[in-house]
Amino acid sequence: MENQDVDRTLTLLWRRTLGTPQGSRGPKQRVSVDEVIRAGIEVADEEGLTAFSMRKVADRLGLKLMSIYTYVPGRSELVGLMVDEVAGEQQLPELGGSLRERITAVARQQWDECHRHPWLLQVEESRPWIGPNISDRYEWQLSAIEGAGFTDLEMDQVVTLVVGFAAQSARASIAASRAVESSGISDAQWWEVNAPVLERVMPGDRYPLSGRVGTAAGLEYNAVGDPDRSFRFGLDRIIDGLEELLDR
Amino acid sequence: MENQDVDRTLTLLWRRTLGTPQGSRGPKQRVSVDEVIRAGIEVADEEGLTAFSMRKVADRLGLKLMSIYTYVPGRSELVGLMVDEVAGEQQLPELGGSLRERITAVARQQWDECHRHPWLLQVEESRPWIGPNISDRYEWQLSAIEGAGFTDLEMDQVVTLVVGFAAQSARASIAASRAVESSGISDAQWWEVNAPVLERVMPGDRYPLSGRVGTAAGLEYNAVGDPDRSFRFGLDRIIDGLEELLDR
DNA sequence: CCTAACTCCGTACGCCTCACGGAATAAGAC
DNA sequence: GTCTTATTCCGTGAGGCGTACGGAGTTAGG
Repeated sequence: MENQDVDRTLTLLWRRTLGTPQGSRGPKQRVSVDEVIRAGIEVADEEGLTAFSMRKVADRLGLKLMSIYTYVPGRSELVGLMVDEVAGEQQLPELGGSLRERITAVARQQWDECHRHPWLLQVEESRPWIGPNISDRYEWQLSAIEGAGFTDLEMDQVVTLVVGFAAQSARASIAASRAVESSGISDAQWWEVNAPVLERVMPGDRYPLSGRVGTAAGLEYNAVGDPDRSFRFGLDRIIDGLEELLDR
Repeated sequence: MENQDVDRTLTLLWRRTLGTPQGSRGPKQRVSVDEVIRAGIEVADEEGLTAFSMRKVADRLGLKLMSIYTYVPGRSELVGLMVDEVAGEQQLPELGGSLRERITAVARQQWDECHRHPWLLQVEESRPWIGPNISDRYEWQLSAIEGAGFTDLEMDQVVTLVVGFAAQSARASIAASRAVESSGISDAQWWEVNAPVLERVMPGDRYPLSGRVGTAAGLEYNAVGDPDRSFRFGLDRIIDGLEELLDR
């Protein structure tokens, strides 16, 4: 039962190399798997993964709900296909220059992709689907640090570290923009609502460091934080740390 | 309307210092806000945040669904209260020793909390609720690096970096354990299903680095990865990088 | 030409949040 | 002591969701 779905999804993921095995008997399909995946990506781009639904995908394609299930086994499998699809939509940059530049390129690629499709960060699958574009990208990520002097084991850990950091930073960045644009409340307005209660409730001497650091951050950039700057700061520290590991 | 909910939730968050302002007129409440929050945490601990529902919280308390809404404004506000509650359930460790040890303590605290309540990583609020326990912890996190030589601006960035990294690592760790225990499929079984398709589809020479690194990892720990080890590896690199920043 | 496979889809079940309004309850007002 | 009014608890229903099941129409192979 479930095993069958796994096989089916894998052959869908690798449909470019395997070919599309459509039974020739009945009526022709009105759309294609690619169109279903594309429509899914559009819905998710516009409304996020929680508002993403099979019904909306069907509507966008001019089909009725249950027809979608003749293309993909179910919702979570469709999301898996969407993830691999967007991993392949931008060509992987040429890698060159110093180790620092190459690692930065890997992190930046992940950061950009998350910003292009914020719903990627909402996907939680216990086990990732291994598709062609994901595989290509992992190979590319490894090639960025190949020959730098890491052991094979370290290479995987380095990629995990860099890519995970980029994703985490993107998460903060996206949350920050969504806070402003989706709720329609600016940082200033938000503080106006919270401040009265918080001032009454936080004793003046209980949070000295938070107060000091908070006002410093507030002065520098008129917001609670600057995600892009935090990203560059953290990435530079991580690369410094990696270079030191190689020096030993 | 919405502004009212914000005020109400803030007074609920700070109920220990503000007191519980319960109108004295009608019938007494059968349970308390604390019990509602506790019940919510239990449900989320057992089933995760996607399966978490107001109905289950009500059932657990012997109330009917709609009664919960007399205690908290809605689902997302209840989750906000739960987040602050679990942030306060373990005492913050004393900070001492070297900078490395203090930063490690901060990261480890976050890592532990995420493992105790994996649903924390599923919470996505554009704007965080500022409750007492969250505030205390931020102050504690800052105190771990106070006096080390960072600027005020850097202090916030360092905490963001370390805490974010711990959360990201915990995410990987939890996903790994959930992969095994929830689906009931071991890593080996999973490969048995995937391998036949993947071998047929991945040309032998296309993924040389992935193959080399993958088998190295597979030999070292009989799994696709070792989250705890990746956590320690990454944290050490980050701290190395931070120390180098201070040396300059 | 018949049959078997295939696509599309209507219906239904069991979930979910939350708005609304009604009944029961208990404290304050008089 | 009675009345009013705030408050709690809850039933109902609207509007979402994923997907199991089965039926109708369509097409190619035998």
